[in-house]
Amino acid sequence: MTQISASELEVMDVLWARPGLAASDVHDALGDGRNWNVRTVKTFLSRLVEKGALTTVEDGRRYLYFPAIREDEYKAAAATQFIDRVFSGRAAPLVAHLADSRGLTREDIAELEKLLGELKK
Amino acid sequence: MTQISASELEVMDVLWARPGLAASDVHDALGDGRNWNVRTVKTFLSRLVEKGALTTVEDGRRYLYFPAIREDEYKAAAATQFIDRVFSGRAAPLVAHLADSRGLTREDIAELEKLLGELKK
DNA sequence: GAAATATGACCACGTTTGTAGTCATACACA
DNA sequence: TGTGTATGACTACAAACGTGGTCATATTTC
Repeated sequence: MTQISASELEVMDVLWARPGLAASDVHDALGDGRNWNVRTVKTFLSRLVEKGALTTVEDGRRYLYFPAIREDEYKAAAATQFIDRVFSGRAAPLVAHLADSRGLTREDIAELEKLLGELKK
Repeated sequence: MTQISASELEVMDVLWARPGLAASDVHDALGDGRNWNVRTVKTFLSRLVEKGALTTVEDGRRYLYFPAIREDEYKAAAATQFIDRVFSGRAAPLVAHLADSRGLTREDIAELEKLLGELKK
């Protein structure tokens, strides 16, 4: 699994949410905050195609872009990799750090509790 | 906060565990698996000093290296940043993914439950 | 039909990262 | 006392990344 950079991941997020956009649409969708030039976005798109993370379908003289990898699979792998790298593979310390540094919201905590309840089965 | 790369982080881990090692000691401590040349390790050490993550104390004609940033602070920040990047800042989906993909151990789950109990206060 | 515009293909360029090599020197041992 | 060895300083260099420019062409618009 080739590495997807942080910037490229933002592009993936757009296409996971709305597959089949053209480059300029992706650019528009990113719009706010991310003030990338269209060409910059196109570079990311091309690199993602090279990396096998996107596929294209021709649409006249342009391409439509589709994710070639699944969002949940990618993110699960990224999470595992991150935890291995930073927390020696232990998830609990990560959550502890989050609780500490950023303060999980009351909803987060409720959600996690529900999750743990299900996991215990 | 300058970025610390994955390789550099491995070096930091050694020095967080045993501050005040010289370059060759760090090299030895990494030994297993990580088959880096001593000079490679020295490069990482120098870069970490440049980045402000380590400080040095002269010891004869060599340096001893000490962490200049705290492990828990760094890791908490890294966790927050990762979650922002990959999970739009929401911790719960991350844990869900972990549960799914890697399977939290029974101990992980117990630990997390205890943690959540404390957080609810 | 001419001019502005959009698009893909290809190129550029500085920075960071992984991975060391070279050089001068200082110490250690024979 | 000469020779290998450890060490820091500096240098190298390719791949990845962030950021966008150039060029040729197709399409839209006046």
